[in-house]
Amino acid sequence: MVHECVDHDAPAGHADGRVAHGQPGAVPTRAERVAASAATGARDPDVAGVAAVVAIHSAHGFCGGLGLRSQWPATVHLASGERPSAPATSHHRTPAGVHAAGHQTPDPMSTPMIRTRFAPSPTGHLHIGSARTALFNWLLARKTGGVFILRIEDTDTDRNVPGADRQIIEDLRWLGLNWDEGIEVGGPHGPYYQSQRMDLYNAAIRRLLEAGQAYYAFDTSEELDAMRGEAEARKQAFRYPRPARLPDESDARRARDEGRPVVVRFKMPAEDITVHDEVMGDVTVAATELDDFIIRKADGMPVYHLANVVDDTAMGVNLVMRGQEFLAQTPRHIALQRAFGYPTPRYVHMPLTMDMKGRKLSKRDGAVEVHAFRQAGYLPETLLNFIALLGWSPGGDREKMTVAEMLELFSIERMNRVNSKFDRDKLLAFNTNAVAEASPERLSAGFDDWLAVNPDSPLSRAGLDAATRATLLEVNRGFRTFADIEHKSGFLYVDDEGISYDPAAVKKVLAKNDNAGFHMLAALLPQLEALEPWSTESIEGFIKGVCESQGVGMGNVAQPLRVAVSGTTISPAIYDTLVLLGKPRTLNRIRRALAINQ
RNA sequence: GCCCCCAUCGUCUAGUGGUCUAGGAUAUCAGGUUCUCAUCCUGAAGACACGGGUUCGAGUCCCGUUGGGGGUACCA
Repeated sequence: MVHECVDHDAPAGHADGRVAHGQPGAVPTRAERVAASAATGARDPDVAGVAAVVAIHSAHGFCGGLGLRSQWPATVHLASGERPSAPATSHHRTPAGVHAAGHQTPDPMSTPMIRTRFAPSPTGHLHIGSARTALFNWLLARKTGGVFILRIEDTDTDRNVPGADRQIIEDLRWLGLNWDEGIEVGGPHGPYYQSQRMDLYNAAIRRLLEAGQAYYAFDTSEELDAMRGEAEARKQAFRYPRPARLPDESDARRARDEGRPVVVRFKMPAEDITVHDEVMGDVTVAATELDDFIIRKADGMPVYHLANVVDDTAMGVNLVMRGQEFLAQTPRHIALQRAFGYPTPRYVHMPLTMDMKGRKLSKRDGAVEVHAFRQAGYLPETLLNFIALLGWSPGGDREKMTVAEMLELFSIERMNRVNSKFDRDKLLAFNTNAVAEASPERLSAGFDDWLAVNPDSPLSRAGLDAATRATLLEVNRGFRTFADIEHKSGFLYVDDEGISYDPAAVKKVLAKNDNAGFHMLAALLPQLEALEPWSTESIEGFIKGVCESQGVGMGNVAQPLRVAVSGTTISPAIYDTLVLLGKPRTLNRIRRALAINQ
């Protein structure tokens, strides 16, 4: 019985033909822990309730992320001969692949379709750590034929940033993550902004109040701070002192009249609570560690814990995968669920992503938003591949994966418990590699996108035609990010007068050895003026001829030209550079360079 | 302070008691290719935090220490 539940609940690790963790003798340590917790969790009498809720749902259209359909594992082959459910067409199909390990006939009611969600608060662009959370939830939903929901948790009116929801949508779409229910696409459990679901929270809070499981409180922040200070002075953990007589409605009215803040606190039951986490195992928090936390703020908004629990249940979310920062909060959620008579979802808390100093990934350390990586010229699929490896690994030497492969390989049991550090160097290497292997079409689309999100780049301002964009991609082969193209070729698209000469480059390439570089330029100028036609071949022939006749190396000719034309020692191959620049501008820039020696 | 979680090269990780004198990637270093930058190729160096157990045998299981992280909000 227990194994049965466990196996059905496991969303992954089957489709790829691996040994299921329910099998005696082959049960790995991690799986044992996971199995034990899942089994205990399944005892919840209300699990069937979730199934009932879920069963009502009908499929919803996909919102069509960036070319995602083409990324589906159409050719994925699995050891078991199973195919992963094709998410694009069969949301509510029973995830047959999940039962492939072949135990007893599963009870459909005990294996609800997985419903996951990503619930960011709208404070700006999508954070890279949030993107990983979204990715894992998405992967799990997609690979099991489940549903992925996008909900906005905007209950903190102070922190909400107008337009942030649009930015988050844009970032998720760019990554290629789509959602079945949620903001913009709608769904049966909307609205998907918490600020528009106040009735639900108020009703829930009222229920608790009426049942004597919550009560009003009127402390000011100053009073609370003072109490905490006292507790600290006594070296005790602060716990909110529950009054002997719980304030009622009339007390609340009076407090309001007196201008005191009125909040509602949850009456935390005096019992230890165990979270059955599928990554961390069982985590028990003692009753003495939990106090009566606020569920409704003085401004009338629900606090995260309340809204989150109410919505997850209302939306049929049965698997909560989120950062480990929430693990210690989960007992509060479970207590709330019990008070409401809600089922407890499966919990998966994943390790956090830190910066290279081991601190929380913050802006200080460089780009931390998905959008910033987009502007920096990274490929979304590479970013996805990279962040998937933070806290998860497919095993073995495997690192490079397409989205389709991630879908095939992803599983909760391969999730780590250690926080990881975000290594930008490695990301860069990943992108370099991906760029080198990408098709011209992929690079072309990626470059176009980069130009669109970098409107101030000289490359964008130049309004390049498709042929030139393709040429730029070609002559810059070996670039690591699209921004490299600007770095290396941007000078082609600024005015001749806009070229400033890097003193170090001038010194090293033009002035050194008694102005050898300048002399070379002076000698080259009339010959280039006479050169016809102005093509890669003719320029190559000309420069090679000069090298030969003067008995000098390529560098002696190419470098002075490069500095003259770009102001730096960085540019595409010299023939390509001069052709792209064109004859008049090349000559003009050489004259300008010569002029700085006067 | 208190509670919880975690621990393999600098970093991401493989590792499921013997096949581990610990594998891959990235970073680093040394060579090489190249008209610059970047790419690319070859090689080197680099880790089981420490101390106890259990076991014929421990990177792997247990306990402790140390270190790191998270929580302790009218943030999420």
